[in-house]
Amino acid sequence: MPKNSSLKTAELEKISHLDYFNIAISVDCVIFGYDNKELKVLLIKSDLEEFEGLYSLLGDLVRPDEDLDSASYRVLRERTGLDDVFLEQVHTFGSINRHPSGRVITTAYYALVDIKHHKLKLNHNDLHWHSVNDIRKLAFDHKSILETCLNRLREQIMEHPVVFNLLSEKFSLRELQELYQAILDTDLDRRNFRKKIAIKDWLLDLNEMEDDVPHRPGKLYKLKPEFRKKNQRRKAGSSVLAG
Amino acid sequence: MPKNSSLKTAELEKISHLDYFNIAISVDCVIFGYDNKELKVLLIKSDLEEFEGLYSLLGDLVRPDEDLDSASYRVLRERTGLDDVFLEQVHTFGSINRHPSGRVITTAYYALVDIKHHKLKLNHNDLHWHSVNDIRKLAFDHKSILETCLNRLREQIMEHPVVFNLLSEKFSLRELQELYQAILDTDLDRRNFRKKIAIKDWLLDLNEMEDDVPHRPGKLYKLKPEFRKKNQRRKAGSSVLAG
DNA sequence: CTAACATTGTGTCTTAAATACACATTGTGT
DNA sequence: ACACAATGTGTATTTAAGACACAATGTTAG
Repeated sequence: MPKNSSLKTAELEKISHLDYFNIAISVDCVIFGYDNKELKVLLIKSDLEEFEGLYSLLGDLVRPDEDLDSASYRVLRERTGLDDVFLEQVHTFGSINRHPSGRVITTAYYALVDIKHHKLKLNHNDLHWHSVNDIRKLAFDHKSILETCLNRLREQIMEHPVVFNLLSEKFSLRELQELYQAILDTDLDRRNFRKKIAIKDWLLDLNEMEDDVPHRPGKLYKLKPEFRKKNQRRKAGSSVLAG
Repeated sequence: MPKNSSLKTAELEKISHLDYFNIAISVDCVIFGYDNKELKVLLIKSDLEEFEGLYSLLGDLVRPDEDLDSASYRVLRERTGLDDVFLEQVHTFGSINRHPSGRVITTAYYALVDIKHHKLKLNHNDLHWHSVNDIRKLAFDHKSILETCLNRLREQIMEHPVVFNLLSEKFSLRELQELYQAILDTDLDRRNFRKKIAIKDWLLDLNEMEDDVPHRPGKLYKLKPEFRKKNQRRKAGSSVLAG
């Protein structure tokens, strides 16, 4: 089993000898986290010499006995130890030369994890969180995959209660706003933001206050339990254009 | 080369003997058309005995030397003779048992074609247009693929000028509204619909009138050339939540 | 203890978009 | 010339988006 998304050369040589139908299929996970008011993504040092010094997303080949969703879930579990995680398919990348050592088609997923709650013990083997904004170049076509997934995330956050997977259970409205700002890479007006969130009716007022801030503490909220769906699939776009 | 999306058994037997990485990958095209005020989809009789009498989408295995987009484009071209067609990737379906004779992962695309302009000469070999609303059961997981693609289409039509690929070049606002209604499966208010379309500023007034209707003719429009992009990719969701 | 600081919590006005809704006009067909 | 079927158009109401200011609360430093 390969150590990360890049196939070992030996494996690919084997692959490339096989006949017509032999195209390898992998999954790659864009694992987002949030820390220090920045959107992060979990990357690993590429072990391909072609990509010496570059980082890549976490991925692996899909096994013959697992479906795509399971494969991406497995990658996530193996890499982070996390089990109950938001994960959604985004796009499949199939350019002929996207992998230097052979034909590999990859299906990209994005995941949202609470970076603080699970200090991954896996900080050996060159696995690190990187600020999304600082990323310049990645191995393979992973920069483009990352951008595609980031766009998808941006599209979803106002329509669906997904970002809460990036926060700890209790949070203040300031923290939530800072998270939105980090994802969208813009500033938001505080009053308008609160109004908009209030309308969604996603939050439960815990009647508790922050106690760790050096200023007036804000109220704490949590996501209403009925919205706490990991692995959630988007609903059909129904009333796109109502009568 | 297989005649349609279902793999020939012989081919699959060969495949299943190959080792670890051997998963076949295919593309399936949901080819939408519009006729008689109904949204149609192009289907072919399944040639698998497991699916005796059922229809399936048009698909084929991806060749080692073509990327995914090219493969779906090729299927489209081979099946319809059409060349300049709107085509967009939607989702990849990878359940283990989705194909009865082996492991096949498929990437679904949806296409929009002008059903009238190109009377496909291919009406032999059980290739037919079916009303989307009448479809009950399809081979493989193709019903679910169809639904996913239909949902995607519904999501896109108000944001992006895509439906024009289903109409002939000149059309009246009534025709356009009927098309939207067919896709969304709802009735729309005529004045509000026209207002909404006017705001988009997608249309060019041709200063011509319908001449084939048994009532007062409407004005004819066409899509402004700058929006006539086939094979268009969705833009990034930018100002989801502006200051 | 109090003054400076940082952040919370809240509301109104303006503008834009969504929706509901009605009537005179134009061309066809009998 | 009349019935018919569809076109073309506008206003009033409600809802959402965006711009914007000030008093209240808790912390910290002097």
